[in-house]
Amino acid sequence: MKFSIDHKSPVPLHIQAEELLRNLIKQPEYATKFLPNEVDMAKQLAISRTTLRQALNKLVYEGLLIRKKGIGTKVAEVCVSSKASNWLSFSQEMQARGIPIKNFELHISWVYADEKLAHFFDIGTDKKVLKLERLRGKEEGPFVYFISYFHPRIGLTGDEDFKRPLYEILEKDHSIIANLSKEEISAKAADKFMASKLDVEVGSPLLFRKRYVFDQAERPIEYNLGYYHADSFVYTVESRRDT
Amino acid sequence: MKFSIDHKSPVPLHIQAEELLRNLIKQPEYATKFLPNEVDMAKQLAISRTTLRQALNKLVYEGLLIRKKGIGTKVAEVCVSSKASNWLSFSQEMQARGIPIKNFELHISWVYADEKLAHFFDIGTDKKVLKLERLRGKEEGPFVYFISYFHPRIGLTGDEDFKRPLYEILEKDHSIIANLSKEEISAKAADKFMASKLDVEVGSPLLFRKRYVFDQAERPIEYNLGYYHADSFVYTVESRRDT
DNA sequence: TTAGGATATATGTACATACATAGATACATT
DNA sequence: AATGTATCTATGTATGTACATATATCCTAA
Repeated sequence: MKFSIDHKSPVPLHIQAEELLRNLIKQPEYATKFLPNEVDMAKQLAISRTTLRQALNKLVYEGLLIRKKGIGTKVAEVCVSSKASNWLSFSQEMQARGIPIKNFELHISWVYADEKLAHFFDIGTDKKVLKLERLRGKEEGPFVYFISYFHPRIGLTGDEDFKRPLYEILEKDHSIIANLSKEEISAKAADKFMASKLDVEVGSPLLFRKRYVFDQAERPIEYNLGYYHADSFVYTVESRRDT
Repeated sequence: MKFSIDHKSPVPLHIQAEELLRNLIKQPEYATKFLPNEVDMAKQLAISRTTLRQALNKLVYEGLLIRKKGIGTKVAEVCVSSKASNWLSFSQEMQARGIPIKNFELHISWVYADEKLAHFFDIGTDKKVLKLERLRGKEEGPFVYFISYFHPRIGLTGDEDFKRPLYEILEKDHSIIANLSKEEISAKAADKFMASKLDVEVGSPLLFRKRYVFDQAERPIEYNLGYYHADSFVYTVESRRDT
């Protein structure tokens, strides 16, 4: 992995610095240690402190770094979180935090749309839709079970390589760009099925997220259910008053 | 509304500029027009362009502003919907749904700030803060247990009538306007205490919400923990991609 | 008429610099 | 031993400056 800055590159220095930092903080040693201080780091990369700070600020804003005056800058300790403002897929979220994702299970099937699904997709209950189930998590073990349903219009066959990021498959291969998502978050007790998948006791708390995804024309493209192991997922929301 | 910068204020200039911009872009004329250009605006506010850009950048990150090189800066259309739109207190939320609120329990106490709280409030652990605990819900029964801590700066005495909406007390009696809230939502199992309060089994799932509330100058004012009965509360989020 | 070039405009990138301030630590004073 | 004080370190705040570059407009020459 590259940890230097190319002053001759047409890519702006602060963008290069940002990329470099994103890679840097994935290094396991920075899970505990502080980053080098700004002045030294700027000197070492042969860029100005201002430029370096521009890059640092962005990661701080995204919640990846925490700075403390007089102390230093360190990687945020949060396990997983999702921010309402930026729009990231699961894989992207994980990658940004340097957490390698592991796919534990993957099931593909075609099922008839139930009433709720037929209504959301605006199709008949006689239509079949692609159902994708995935058990995913970190190296140590799975922490989320996803169930996704896709609108037939997209043209997924079920033969796609679902180990690739989902939104990449939709964008590159099917020119579908997810643009809007409506989510409902609540808590649920693990039933027998989920308990076995996520390796928890039956009845233990899960964070449950329903996600309705739309494309740029606000047409429905995906209905997604996510069952998260309670300790591994925090949903963060930032809201500001309107008045 | 104030559209000037106080160079003698202890509030950093870029924070003041940020607030000013947030107010400015609410003016209906900027729905169509471009903002004044950076150089002029900086001159007019008697701050440097760098400082002004620091403020502009933040709003750009948040998706409120769109800049185009050579063209100008304008207010983003709608974008990032739910962020700004639903900022409601619990009572307001319930009222909006036409649900009458019932207060089942109310405890007021003064406690020493623990480390986490002291850090958030930026005070010492030797200071006492007002702790407010409330069990609330619908006619049929309670479904949420709130624990709130308030910054001493506000000047709450503990003798307030906490049956009134909280944000009304803060605004009308203490001129504190809650402006920004950062929330973390996760799932938790009910412990013995919560189980008894919310009338559920020990270990059953609760939706757990931490809320950090700030005033207009982004000073911390409240730290709030909410334990929601799982079936009674759904958190909804709407997010749009900001290309 | 129109392709192409000059120019104006506003943001984008980058640097050097200076001083303020919070947290930690070590040392001196009482 | 407790309290204050100085100092060190790293981030926070703020300015002035210079040049680059994308977009729009106007002007000119084939």
